[in-house]
Amino acid sequence: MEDVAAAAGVSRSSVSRVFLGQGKVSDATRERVFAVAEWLGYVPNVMASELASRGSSVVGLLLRDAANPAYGLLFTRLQEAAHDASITLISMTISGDPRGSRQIDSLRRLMGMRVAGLIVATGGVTSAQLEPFRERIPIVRAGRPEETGHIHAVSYDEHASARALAAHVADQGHRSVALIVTQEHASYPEYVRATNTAAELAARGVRIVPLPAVALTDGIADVIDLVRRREITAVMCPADLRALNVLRALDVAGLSAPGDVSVTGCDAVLPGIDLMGLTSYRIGVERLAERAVANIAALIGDHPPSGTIRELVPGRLVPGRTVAPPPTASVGIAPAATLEQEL
Amino acid sequence: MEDVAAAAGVSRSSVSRVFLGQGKVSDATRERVFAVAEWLGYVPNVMASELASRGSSVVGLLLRDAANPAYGLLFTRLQEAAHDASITLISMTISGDPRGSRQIDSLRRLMGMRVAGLIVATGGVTSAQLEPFRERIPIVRAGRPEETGHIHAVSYDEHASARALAAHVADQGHRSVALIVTQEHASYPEYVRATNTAAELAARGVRIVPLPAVALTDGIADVIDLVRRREITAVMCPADLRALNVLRALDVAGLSAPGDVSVTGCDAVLPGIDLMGLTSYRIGVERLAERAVANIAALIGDHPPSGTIRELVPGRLVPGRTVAPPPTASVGIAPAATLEQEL
DNA sequence: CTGAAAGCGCTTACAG
DNA sequence: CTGAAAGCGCTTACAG
Repeated sequence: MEDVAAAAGVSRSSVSRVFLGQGKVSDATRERVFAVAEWLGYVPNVMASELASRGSSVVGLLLRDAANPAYGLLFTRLQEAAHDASITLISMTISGDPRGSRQIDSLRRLMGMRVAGLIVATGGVTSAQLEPFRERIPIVRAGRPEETGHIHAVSYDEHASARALAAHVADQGHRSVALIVTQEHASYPEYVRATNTAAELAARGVRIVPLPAVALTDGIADVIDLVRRREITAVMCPADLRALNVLRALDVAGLSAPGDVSVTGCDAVLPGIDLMGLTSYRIGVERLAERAVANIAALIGDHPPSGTIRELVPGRLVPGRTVAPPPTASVGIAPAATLEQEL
Repeated sequence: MEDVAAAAGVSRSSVSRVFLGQGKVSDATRERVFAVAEWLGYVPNVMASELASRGSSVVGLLLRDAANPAYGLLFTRLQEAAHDASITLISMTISGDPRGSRQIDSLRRLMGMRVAGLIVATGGVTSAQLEPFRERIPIVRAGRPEETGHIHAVSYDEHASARALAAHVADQGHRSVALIVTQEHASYPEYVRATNTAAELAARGVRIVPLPAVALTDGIADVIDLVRRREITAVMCPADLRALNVLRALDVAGLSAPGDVSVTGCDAVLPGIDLMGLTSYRIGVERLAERAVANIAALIGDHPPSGTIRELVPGRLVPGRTVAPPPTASVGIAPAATLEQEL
């Protein structure tokens, strides 16, 4: 900066003003400074700038495993929205250790970088863990449904998705349904989805066989058993990746969807999911990203909104080819139209 | 920091030393400082620290659209490797505008943050564009095959993948193959893959029908035509997402793989790709991430290696159910075994 | 519109 | 082992 000032024949103050885009500079000065800076390849040091101005336009992002397509897409959209809002996002991904040390570790590093705000897009951190940081900087959760507490949150409308899928399945005439229930500690959003689905099914008089799950393959063997014993005619999963594993297992077992059993997933974010014809519910990733950024922008802005933000973003049912009326007794276990033949 | 020093009854210098883990402090002081810091919730300001020490342990990452599963996975693995190496990654994603302003824009912002090094995981930036930055900080490209120039690069072994897939197809007896050729400016890695595949096929005496493509659906209509006219018995795509679109189109057209035409993709990163049975080649994402981080760590370290780094990471063929010998004339266009029935 | 000076929160020789 | 002091690259009142 010193060099630029010297070469342009002005003071460092002026160079600073030029780069900050503050009005108080003559056009002549501005042009000269820009020209010289360009020539010298000068790029202002953001760190020093923020240190001096006690301001920061960078927002920290805590993300859950971007390898999961739903989070990968969310990440991309968040970046785009942030870019449009002139906010720089610094992100840290959590994988492996789903909770505990690494989450808090990352949180501390982000705090050390003196980010202006935080977007937390991982269910692994509880709101209680976030509390101590909330006093220092604004935090917006993205994707984890929060019903209570004071942490701002924008999340998918898990009630709507549960209702749509449950209604779809019930309307087809299913009366006994297996439900993969992801355990709360494994994935909170999935847990909420499953719970809501159970409630919606129950409200429609459908019998439920809950299958607790942590790993992606948990409960699958039970599904196969239940289908063979004709105890269920449908299985609902709180995530597409789980539904895919069900389809895989059915295939191996010589069974098919929806011939032998109807199958639903949730999120519909995976590219090619349509090829597989999985009946699912497309969550509103794009809108979630947009709202998360808009809210954090407002919170770190000059006139932060008061009160706790709590927004729900809608999605839409994606009817596929894996849900159909239950097989009739006369048709038996191997009906004419199977998923494979329809493909 | 001032507060911590006061509360601990020491100077700021000592507090600094404690947090830097420098040996020159008594155990008593160290413990006292840590205790007080914990109590006051003090987290050192990374910006100020780096400014004062003229050092930085943060590495910039330029990523291409994490919504693409291959990049999403790469991103996650890079973060993990960086975490293990005590390096903080600041990432910026490029999507939409594949080249030009936004890429350079992001590059400048990263430079403004005075990152110690750069990992560039997008093909949209040419090495020539990177040159001016190379003088200032170490840069490692990840995933874009570089044959010349002075930019460090670790990339997928596109020769190996092309050879494996081409050999697989040729060995099955195919003698006329359509090849989706992504244009250089749309995706350089795909372009290289396609080109290499063409060479490998040619070397095996296979006739090639090249189909230039930019958008994900380009060339697909031609494939359908060629299949109907019996001019090809296989189609090879430089990316799984393209192959999925081919499968989709075949389905719509009432054709099937490998009954009517064999299909191959490349990358095999998509979850559920096995369910679709797509024959592909799994690229070594994990290893690439590991090497990229290891190299940047070495380059920003005390004893940077000399010479231009150029590493290739291997992958492996993933045989699926979409490649089989060409349909025989006697069986005609609708042979007995179709993908769907095998599923 | 412009410059001199103090200060942002740290680190690091330099003396003890 | 410890502290006083200068300095990292900027910004920002405060005077002109």
